[in-house]
Amino acid sequence: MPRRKVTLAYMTNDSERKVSFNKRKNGLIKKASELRTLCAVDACAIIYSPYESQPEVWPSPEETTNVLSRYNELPDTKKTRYLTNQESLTQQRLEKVKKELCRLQMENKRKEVQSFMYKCMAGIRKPEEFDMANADVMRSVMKKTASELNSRMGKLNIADPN
Amino acid sequence: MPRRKVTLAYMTNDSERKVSFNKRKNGLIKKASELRTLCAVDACAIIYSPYESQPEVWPSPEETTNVLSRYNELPDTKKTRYLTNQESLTQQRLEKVKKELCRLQMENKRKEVQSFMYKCMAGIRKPEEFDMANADVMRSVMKKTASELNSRMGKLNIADPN
DNA sequence: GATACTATCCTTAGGCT
DNA sequence: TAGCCTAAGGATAGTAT
Repeated sequence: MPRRKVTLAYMTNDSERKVSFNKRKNGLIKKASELRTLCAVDACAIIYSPYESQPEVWPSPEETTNVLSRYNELPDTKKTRYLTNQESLTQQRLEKVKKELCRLQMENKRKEVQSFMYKCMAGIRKPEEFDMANADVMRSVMKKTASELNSRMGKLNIADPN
Repeated sequence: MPRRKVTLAYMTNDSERKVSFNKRKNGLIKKASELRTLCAVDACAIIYSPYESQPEVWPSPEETTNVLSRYNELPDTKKTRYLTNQESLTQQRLEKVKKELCRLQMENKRKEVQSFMYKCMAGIRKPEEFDMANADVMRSVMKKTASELNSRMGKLNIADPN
């Protein structure tokens, strides 16, 4: 019997917590990504994972740093920045947003493909296999990837953003 | 009857977008909050709202600042911080840490390969090229990737961490 | 222990007030 | 415009592989 109602409390079972963490972390990032795309807003998230030495950062570390620096500058420029943004929010801004949207869709597209490729590679899991990572192994991955691309192309297509 | 299927694109209708933004912003913060509670992890989020002068910050601005400063310090203190956290643990635990490091190196290696593959794909940059992304285009990318893997294998190898 | 699956719960788009 | 409502769609806890 699947899922029971969520009890909002620390999950004491280690393995269950780990699985849940990864699921929810991915879900969170997806939601944040959707918010960005749907509403064209700036947002970033930092999640410290107990299972990695580095925190999970979204979107890219570079972009996160940008958002953070903006946040750090806030106390001084808060008001000014807002008014400026409001002014340009008219038609001029619309063009920018549209371009950004196009770019984001393109980016999402690439990430989807990248994600797929990564999953293909994930077949190589065990250290002993991966250590001997040689041209043959990698080529087989490429081959597998290429063969699967055909059946995936439909799903990978996105609508024309106009 | 409610329509539902989410089309992942900028919502051009202002009022709909505003409603959606607020709903989703709250949903995002709720999800983040759940992740914090369920898994006891540190996380923060910054969302720039087009409807407020200040960005939405979660959890509290103070706590966010703490998380951010940790993130900003990362490059210098990454290792130290990690070891400090393990201070109270016994020798037994140190073995675990070593294994974890080994796993992380392995993971980094995989990510390096992934990153390389991504770069290969980045050749497809222009929208008009990418929109027509079809099996032929993708296959050519695969081909290029495979051919370049040979010359990269040396760089991709890492030492056995033992 | 990681992944895949799926029944169930949760989120939220659209309708309505 | 802002809330409330409801059901479709999406996220995910538990289970199986």
